[in-house]
Amino acid sequence: MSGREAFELTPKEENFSRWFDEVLFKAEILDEKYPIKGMYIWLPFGYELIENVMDIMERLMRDTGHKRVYFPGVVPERVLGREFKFIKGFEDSIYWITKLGRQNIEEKLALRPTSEAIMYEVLNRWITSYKDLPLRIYQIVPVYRYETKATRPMLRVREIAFFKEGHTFHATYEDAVKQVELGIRIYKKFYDELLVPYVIVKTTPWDTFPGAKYNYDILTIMPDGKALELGSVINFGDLFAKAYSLEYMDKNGEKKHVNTTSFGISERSLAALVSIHGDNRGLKLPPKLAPIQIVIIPIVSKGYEEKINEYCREVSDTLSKEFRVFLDDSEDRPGYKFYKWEMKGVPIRIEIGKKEYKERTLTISRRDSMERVKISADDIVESLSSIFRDIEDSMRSQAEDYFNKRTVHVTSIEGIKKNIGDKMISFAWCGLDECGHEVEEKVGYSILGYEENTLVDSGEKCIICGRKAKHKAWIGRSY
RNA sequence: GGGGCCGUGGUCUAGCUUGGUAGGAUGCCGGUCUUGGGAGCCGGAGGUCCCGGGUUCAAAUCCCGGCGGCCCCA
Repeated sequence: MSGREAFELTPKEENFSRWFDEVLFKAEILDEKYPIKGMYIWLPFGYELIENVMDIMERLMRDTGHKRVYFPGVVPERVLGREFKFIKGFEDSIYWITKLGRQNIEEKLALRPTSEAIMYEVLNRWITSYKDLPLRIYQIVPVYRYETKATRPMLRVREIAFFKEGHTFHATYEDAVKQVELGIRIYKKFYDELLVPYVIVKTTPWDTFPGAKYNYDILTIMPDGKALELGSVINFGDLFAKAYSLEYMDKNGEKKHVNTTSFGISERSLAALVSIHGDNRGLKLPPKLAPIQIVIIPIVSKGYEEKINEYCREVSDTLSKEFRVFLDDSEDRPGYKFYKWEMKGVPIRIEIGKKEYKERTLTISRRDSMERVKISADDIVESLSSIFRDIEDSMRSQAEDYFNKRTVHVTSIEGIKKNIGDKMISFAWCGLDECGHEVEEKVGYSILGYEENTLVDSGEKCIICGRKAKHKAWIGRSY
């Protein structure tokens, strides 16, 4: 790679998929050259970034009473298969271990595609009384799904390296319903902090998670016009509890089945953040998530080497108390460093040269707007805090604009056909299965889900049958 | 699911049609001069030509299979 090519990208608007691959590699998030299809190496910078993402999720989980656990990643076939619909839904995508050392084994072992089965198998020992409920646990672990379609880094992988999965257990169905609402609130806060715009939908009955009563999906739209599923919140009712004998004794001494829910988010969350905010210079990271929030670039000139370096260290020390700062005093030329740290999405760059030294000022360059301003070297923590707030606000409103441009509400099948592949499309739906199926047949794509009862009093009519519409349904090409 | 293209030092690539010493750029290391948007110059190191098999005196090159990557259509 030439010095120039190292920090150049295929234009995002010209070929999004190539842009995405290149930015992940050139910003040093992933090394894509692992010899197994659909699996990728996380580089130190990428790891720091995903850690910051996970920290947000962990904080939200802890604040709502979920405890972190670890369950093993391998599950015996008989355990995985206890719930029929569930195993049916996953059967084509499971990695099986069929040998141990040189010996074939009696019973195949699966690498977890998700952890419901593994957890439920032992939880009947943990849960015996209504006093044990509700129980809320989560873990962040890799899960394995043998994707048959073309794999894509971070977007469609065979090893989801950072699957953040919550699992909860409740006495009543009503409590499980409330938990699902809590799960949705957690996801909203999570994506709000990531500055990723979204819509939350309930999936159609014919597209519900295997073994679930119902589930909600969180969706966004990618720059190439395809919808991306960013997470699911699932209510299993007591279906799994029946398969796994999860029972508790209530106050009256009666045995009852536990109601369970689960919710999961993968590194797709980061893929969305990167895709929506990045530009042709590289990543553009929200200040809260950036592994490096401020990079300081000394611009030395003859006779001022020590003075400039000293000033840089002073600024770096002051700012390090409050922010994640990196002083790049490497041998590279300043221009080279500018491009390098822009690729990595560092929100603020501070340039310090002879002029700044003499005036006791700092030149601040913003990654989001590429604006450059000079500020006084006094009260820099306060000044930068306020710039960071401004960056976050501006990135948030850009994300909203982006989402509004990429989504459209239509009133006819023609309207769907005209926009499909380019936008995520909403339309009015009465809620009847046959009308839903008819839309899917006519446009050749699946309904992504619907916002429940949001059109009840709107006066809108179902796009197919013309009866009063209840729901705002969403459709589009998807990943 | 169907079709097409591709795999060569860390990276990008030439060579493949027509078999015969793997060439360049960039990066890396040492030196020098420098530093306000990708510097220059001098010297140096770095290769299972994706893997396996076949054809041949001889394979990066031709044939078969596998693995991996990309694109288009459903």
